[in-house]
Amino acid sequence: MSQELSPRLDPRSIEPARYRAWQEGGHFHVPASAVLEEGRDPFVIVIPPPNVTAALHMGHGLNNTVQDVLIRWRRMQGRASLWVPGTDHAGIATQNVVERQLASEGLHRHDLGREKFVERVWAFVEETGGTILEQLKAIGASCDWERTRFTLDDDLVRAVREVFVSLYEKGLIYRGEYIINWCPRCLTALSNEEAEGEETDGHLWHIRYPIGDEAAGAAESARDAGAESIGQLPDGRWYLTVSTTRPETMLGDTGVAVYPGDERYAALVGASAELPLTGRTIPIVADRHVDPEFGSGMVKVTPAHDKNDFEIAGRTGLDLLDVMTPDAHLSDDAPEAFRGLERFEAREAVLAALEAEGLLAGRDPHTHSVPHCYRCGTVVEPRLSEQWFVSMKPLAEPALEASRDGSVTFTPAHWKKVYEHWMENIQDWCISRQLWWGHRIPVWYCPCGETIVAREDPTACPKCGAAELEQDPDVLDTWFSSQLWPFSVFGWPKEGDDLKAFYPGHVLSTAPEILFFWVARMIMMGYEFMGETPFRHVYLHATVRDKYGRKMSKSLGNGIDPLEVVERLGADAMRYTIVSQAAVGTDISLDHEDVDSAFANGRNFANKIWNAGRFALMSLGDAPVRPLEEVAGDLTPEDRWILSRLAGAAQDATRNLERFRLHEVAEGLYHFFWGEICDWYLELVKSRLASDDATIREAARSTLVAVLDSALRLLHPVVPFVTAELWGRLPRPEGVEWPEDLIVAPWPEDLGAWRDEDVERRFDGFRALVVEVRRLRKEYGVGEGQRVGIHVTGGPNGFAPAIASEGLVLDQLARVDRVETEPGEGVGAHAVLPNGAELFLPLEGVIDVERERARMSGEAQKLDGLLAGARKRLENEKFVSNAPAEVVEKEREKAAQLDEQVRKLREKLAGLEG
RNA sequence: GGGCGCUUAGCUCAGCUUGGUUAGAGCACCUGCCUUACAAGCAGGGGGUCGGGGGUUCGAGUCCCUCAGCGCCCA
Repeated sequence: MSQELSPRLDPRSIEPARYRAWQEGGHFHVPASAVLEEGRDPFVIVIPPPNVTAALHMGHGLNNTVQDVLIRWRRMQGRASLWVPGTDHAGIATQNVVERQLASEGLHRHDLGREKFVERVWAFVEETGGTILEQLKAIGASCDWERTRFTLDDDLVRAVREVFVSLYEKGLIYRGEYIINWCPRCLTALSNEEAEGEETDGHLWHIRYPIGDEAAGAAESARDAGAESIGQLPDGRWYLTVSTTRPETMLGDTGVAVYPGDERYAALVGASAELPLTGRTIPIVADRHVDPEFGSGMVKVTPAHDKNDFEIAGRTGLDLLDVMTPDAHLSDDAPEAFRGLERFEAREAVLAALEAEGLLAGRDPHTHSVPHCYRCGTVVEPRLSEQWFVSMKPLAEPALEASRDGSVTFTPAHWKKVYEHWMENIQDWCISRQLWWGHRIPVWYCPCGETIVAREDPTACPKCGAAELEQDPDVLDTWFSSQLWPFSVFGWPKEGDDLKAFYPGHVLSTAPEILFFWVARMIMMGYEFMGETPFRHVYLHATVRDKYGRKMSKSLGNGIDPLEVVERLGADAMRYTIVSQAAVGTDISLDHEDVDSAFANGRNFANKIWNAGRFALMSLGDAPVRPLEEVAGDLTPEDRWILSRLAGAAQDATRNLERFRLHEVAEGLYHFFWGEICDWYLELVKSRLASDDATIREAARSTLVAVLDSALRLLHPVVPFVTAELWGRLPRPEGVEWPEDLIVAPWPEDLGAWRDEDVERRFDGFRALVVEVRRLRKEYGVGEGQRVGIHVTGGPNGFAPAIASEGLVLDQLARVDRVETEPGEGVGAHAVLPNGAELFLPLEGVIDVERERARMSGEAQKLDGLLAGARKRLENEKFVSNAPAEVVEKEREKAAQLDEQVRKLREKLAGLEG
């Protein structure tokens, strides 16, 4: 029990061993029987599966700490608290990593072929895939490691197939040719969410298209009617002007469109324009999509290279002409002069050619959002292509309703609006990817033309019997499998015990960036396949930034490696620091250039806990400790005070955990532990712990053990290691049931009986007195080696005698060796406490009367100001009649108290004058 | 273009949901202490017209409007 503890916490010497002990003790594992047979209330979190290739970064550190805090807290509450870990195969991201490896060997995936390439990715994943999960252990994550899942596990493959086929059968998955977002580097389609807009300074070019001679009259009258975008070229031909940010796409134009009600151009509809550089003639059509207010009110239409234009073509019958290759070069369908050019080279070439022909009307600077591939950053090219899609509208309905009716709630609350807005405007989801790494689309094509969509690989065509079926070459969007995670991890579609016990889950904690990618889709799938929401509450955590406010990122090199923090300062230090900063709805800033100081707060706190525990263990010794109940009659005011404060701290912590206000949990406990237990209670109890009087000593020992026991429990979810280490060494009161490890010790509830406002108020008076004495000593330079006597008079009934009886303690706290309850005589320092008690500190020969007068006068002035404010309020008839009675009453008490304080202070001041 | 958020101490931020305490914390700063749990500590202190303006109210950091600056999301 009393083995020597180091005066400085060394996290490395306790954390890894402690974690191992928890794991070996089976504390992380929750079998279905805990719920189904023992009837325990489940609490379930499924981890946002990190990419299998990922290394832990601070965002993971934060998110997984948040989840672990919740999981540990609920576990202590007795819930069957299950946290399911796992990783995501991360289609594009992983494929890219392996492709880069190949590139360094001078190879391309096509050199290996599909099968070999996929084998190579598997080998890579098997070799490195567990890394991030191992790293999670270092930060203390109490996941059920027996349930680790990977989105390409056999079970999960079955789930994906089931969902695909089922949605197909319901008519919610379809294949079609549409404009999709295409990454010309990854050579795959992307969903709208995967094409990330980035504000870019570019240009809006204005190009002139000659109008067909047959419409010269219409053009002239349009110009005369004020249409500035219509004009005449030097050779006499009329032209119209269109604008574009991507001039190279004009080679694929198949029309020009105007707004149907736009009178300026009505006469031109049905006429034709000559498409420069191509020798083609294109029609002028009317379509409601055109905004007559924007630019010239005429737009070029490039149906194969722009989503809106594609829709215009659908309504107006314009042709589709694809002039680009998959890797964004101009194709053979482009005019010969441009073939083979890369798209941005083509842009320059087109502009030069237009300029040469006198058809470039000019350009304006233009800032607009340019979509980039979320994996490789390449500018996304809208491309006409045949892909698989999910119809989202029907799926979105129940998921939208779930938010509206509160079945799913969000923290911070404003995300509810964001979520609903997206859901209300949801668009179909392109789910096919032209990749090799992922869930292969379960669709086969027969030479006879039959399409087979099946849960099991078919061996023959059900229509013609042919055996040479060809599977769709594409794989599914990674998020297609991630969206099933809340139930696929429990074995769905098999209806086993796990699914019964643990679905639906409770909390989903993740980064706001993937609200649409992942969270929204999980909710939709939950309703579609399980008939209910996958979790009740969505917690969207902060963004971790560096000290300049920039998001931490690999490319900026401003990240902090959580493992480095753990190594140097400990997991507790990291956890406390980030949780205490994780105020709802705000970001976290950490100095990546000085990790020690960034996490100093957490490190210092962990060390403080350690030392408080060390002191307690040394002082308590090995003798048996009696249960608190047995010494209840012997408790002193400070015992009752700290127990009352403990009850308050426990209540606050629980309430704040329930509301996901983790930073308030952390800070509240910090102040309770450091500011109240350490700064006051431990100081007060020191002498009693060494007392020869058994009654005094045992009351102190029992209280100290009880307070530390509960305080360590309360702190455990946030700083699990140091708390568990100390708790395991605390002497256990006889006859009280203590679990083997803090990780499963019951959460302190029902401490309300210890609440005692009167005790707290009286203690506050004592505390104020001590602080005042220290202040006066300091003010007059009375060194700590010098003891003083004080006079205390007035104040609440019994205050002065109570202070006098605390002689020993006052000596320790403020070097006071005499307390008189009679007014003092002579020269000294005066003060009036907020509770009205008067304090006199005789300082003959030390004090400067002038200075004391100035000090007291300043004090009185400050209080006067406050008193005036209170009086003004009370004299205000409207305040007295309108404000709630208790507010008025409080104000009266405040005024009376201030009045007394000021009055006494002025009396003293008058005494000094004499 | 549409939507959302932020602006409080030198710095980083709480507090605003539900209006009422002398507006808090950490860091930084100043002063004194190596007091046998902790110098990663202890004690004391200075520092804020709560972005500007207007409104509602007996009462506004908190609610409403508006302006300015900053940021994010969607198109």
